[in-house]
Amino acid sequence: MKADKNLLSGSTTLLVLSLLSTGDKYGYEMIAELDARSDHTFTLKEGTLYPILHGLEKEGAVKSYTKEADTGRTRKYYRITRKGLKALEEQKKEWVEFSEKVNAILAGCAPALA
Amino acid sequence: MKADKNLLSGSTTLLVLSLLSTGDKYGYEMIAELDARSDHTFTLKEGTLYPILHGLEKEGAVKSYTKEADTGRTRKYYRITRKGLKALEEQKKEWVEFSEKVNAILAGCAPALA
DNA sequence: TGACATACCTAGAACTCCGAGGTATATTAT
DNA sequence: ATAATATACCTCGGAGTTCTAGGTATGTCA
Repeated sequence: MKADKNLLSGSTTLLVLSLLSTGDKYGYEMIAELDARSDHTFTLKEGTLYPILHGLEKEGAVKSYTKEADTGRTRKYYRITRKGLKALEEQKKEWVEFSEKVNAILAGCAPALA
Repeated sequence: MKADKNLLSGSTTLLVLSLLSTGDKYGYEMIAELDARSDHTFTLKEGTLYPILHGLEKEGAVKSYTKEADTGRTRKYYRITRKGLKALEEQKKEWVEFSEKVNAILAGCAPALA
């Protein structure tokens, strides 16, 4: 029912790669950052993000390593690889094309109802 | 694997309602029109469109009627209802918000790889 | 010591889309 | 005439994504 949920579909990987392109991050951090930077529009659930990260690692788009935080807590960081950067560029291009075409269709539709 | 396929997800209803806001259309026609107006980016399959139309009719967003074409062939036309127009406006707003936020995230990511 | 936040994970349900099939009629080519 | 193609509708089952709802473990704070 939530349209946002459906719209989100397909762009999550793009968003995750985009986040990682600015520096290594761990899962929990990505969720918080996406939520904050999107004004609570993209609130990924853990059950969504972790499988995605595992998938990205399996295809070699990211690599993980564990690191101890100042707090003593162990975190699993992800770093984007060259392959991941290339995938990011491709998906970015696809997104731009896609959104422009949706906007073109919408532009041709009738104005708001009375 | 096709990213376009995933991106399409969630916006199909929006696109269909948008098409119908410019006039009554039948299924086959919508597929052709979407394909043409998007430069073959949105090539809806029949197995996708027909269930969507049936769903929209069940929620009262569209109404169908059959009409004989000049060719003698019977077609099933769909007309958008007031409820459908309202849904269109809402989904349009959601789409604009969503795409702006994706662009904002992308704008904050690293530039293209060397 | 108990509650909460952090931090990771998975299995199963729900939803969307497509592939692949089916039916039927009109047009076009042979 | 008849075979092939295009039009036009439909449905079922599989594949892919995301969420729900759980689980585990540790650090912090009251």
